[in-house]
Amino acid sequence: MTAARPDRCLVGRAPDGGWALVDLDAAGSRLGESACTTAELPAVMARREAEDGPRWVLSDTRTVYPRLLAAGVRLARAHDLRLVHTILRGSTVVTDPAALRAAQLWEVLPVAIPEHSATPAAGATLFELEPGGRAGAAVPEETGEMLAETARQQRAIETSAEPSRLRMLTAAESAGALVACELQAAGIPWDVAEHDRILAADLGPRPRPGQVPAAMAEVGAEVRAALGEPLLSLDSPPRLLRGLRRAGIDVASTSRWELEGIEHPAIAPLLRYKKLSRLLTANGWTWMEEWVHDGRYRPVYVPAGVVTGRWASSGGGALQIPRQLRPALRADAGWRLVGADVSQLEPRVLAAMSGDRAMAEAGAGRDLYAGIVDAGIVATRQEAKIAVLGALYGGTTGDSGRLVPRLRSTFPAAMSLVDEAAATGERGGTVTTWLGRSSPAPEEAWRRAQAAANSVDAAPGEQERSRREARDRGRFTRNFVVQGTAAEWALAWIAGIRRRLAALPEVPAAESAVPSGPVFARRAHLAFFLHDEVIVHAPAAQAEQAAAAIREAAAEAGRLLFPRSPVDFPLDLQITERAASK
DNA sequence: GTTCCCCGCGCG
DNA sequence: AAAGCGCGCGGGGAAC
Repeated sequence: MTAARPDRCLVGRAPDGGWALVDLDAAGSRLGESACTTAELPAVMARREAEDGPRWVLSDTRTVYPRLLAAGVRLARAHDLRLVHTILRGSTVVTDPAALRAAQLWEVLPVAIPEHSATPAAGATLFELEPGGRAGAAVPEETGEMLAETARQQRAIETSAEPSRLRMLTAAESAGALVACELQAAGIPWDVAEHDRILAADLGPRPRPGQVPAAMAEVGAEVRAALGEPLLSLDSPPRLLRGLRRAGIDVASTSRWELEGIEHPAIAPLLRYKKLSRLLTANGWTWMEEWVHDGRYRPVYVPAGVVTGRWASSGGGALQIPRQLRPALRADAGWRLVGADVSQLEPRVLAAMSGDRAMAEAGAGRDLYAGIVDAGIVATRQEAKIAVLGALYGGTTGDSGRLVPRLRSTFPAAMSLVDEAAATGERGGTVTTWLGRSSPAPEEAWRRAQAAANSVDAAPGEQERSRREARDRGRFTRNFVVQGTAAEWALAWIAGIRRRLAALPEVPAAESAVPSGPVFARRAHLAFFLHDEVIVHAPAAQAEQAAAAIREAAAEAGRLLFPRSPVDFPLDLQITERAASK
């Protein structure tokens, strides 16, 4: 008699400290169970992955998967109980979230874990840590608890108002958790010599510790001379502000946008000084030594680190690598970078989710902003961009406030979707993305302040303040639905990319040691992901196939989220050896 | 001495 | 020319 093929396999801690693998069928019934030691786990999971490729149910992908990757084991599909719990417990399309919220052990916050690649030893010990022994939020790893949560989640999804959307969202979220671990394991190929050249070109040669780079010292002296303050500190905003005022420069802050319009000989060198200082402190030689090892920058990616579902990162500011430093991203010898970003992802997502035909038409097969100009709504591409961003973010002043109303008559469906989201937020309500991720409820203090300001004896100042807070929240919920749905599109995109790349054949191994690790050294793999942009590191012979995978996955993401929608998601894609600076 | 917040600026 | 959303990080300096 043959056992039914398992649909899912849950991996949890056994009472003896080893691991238990529990097979489940599609309905969630238990088919069987096996056990192994920690040392055996990678080989056991690799065999099961090859034999029947189950969806792996993990309490928290980041605690298990890095060690598997280090052992050369890649998983195709997962269900991350921690991430999915966070989505379902807050989702308005879940009919009864009470059971999930009552599961106290799973009420964890998606916080960044402090371990990162600057302390390589930390990653190697993750497996051995006891539940709760890790910094940050801990989730249950014991199979009984995991089985109970799996059943709660399955029930919440299947009884929800949108089971198919939630199935898609939870699968995409879990695929993202796998990608996040893989990105860290593979690392971003980083050319420290080029990085050093970029730094030296602007700052001058690397100074001795404690010394200021020559170029900064030079422009700093110009600023002090122009202000007549030979000892002024330029690194302290309060001191700098006082110095500027003593020189008759009347500004409220020392920020760049305020200084830029001012006619004074100190301003140009000061702006230059700020630029250089930023480069040095954020991504200078210290950063390079701390974060780049063996030709790889390995940040920690934090899926759903942002409430909208966007990723955050921890360590080295991976999502804020300045464009100026992009040329330091360089493929290994014989490899290529395949970089792609989606043109105007957020407005296209808005057009698709609102079903706005005119907006879809404006972007069909071309630059969306150019389409808005061609439609005669605004005069220039720049105005179109300001208008659209104002619509997404809730702009009310300046050019934004002037241009947004023009969109309202041309794109009524799109505009009423975001306007309605804003109105819901102002009332204290919750908004939900296309696939079912909901915004957090307002703080109790916010609610009380709104109620108090509406009472008859409220002070005028109090009313004004609460109105402003309501509008602030409205701008947040306005943007939440679009940013969050764009994040869902992007998750579907990278999940499709990783699936296609994993199907490519391996290339002959390079002779030299390969810093990407055993899973990624012989095949194209994702190396970078930033909201609407990916970089794939590919053997030269696979670069075209990787490009096709990226394009196909974008088309697939559009079909999956918005079947029958006319909205397209064009990519700007390039195959290079070195990333472009802009 | 350590912790926390603000400022300013990088990214989408 | 900035603005309206979401972030992370380094430095300064106040608070502890």
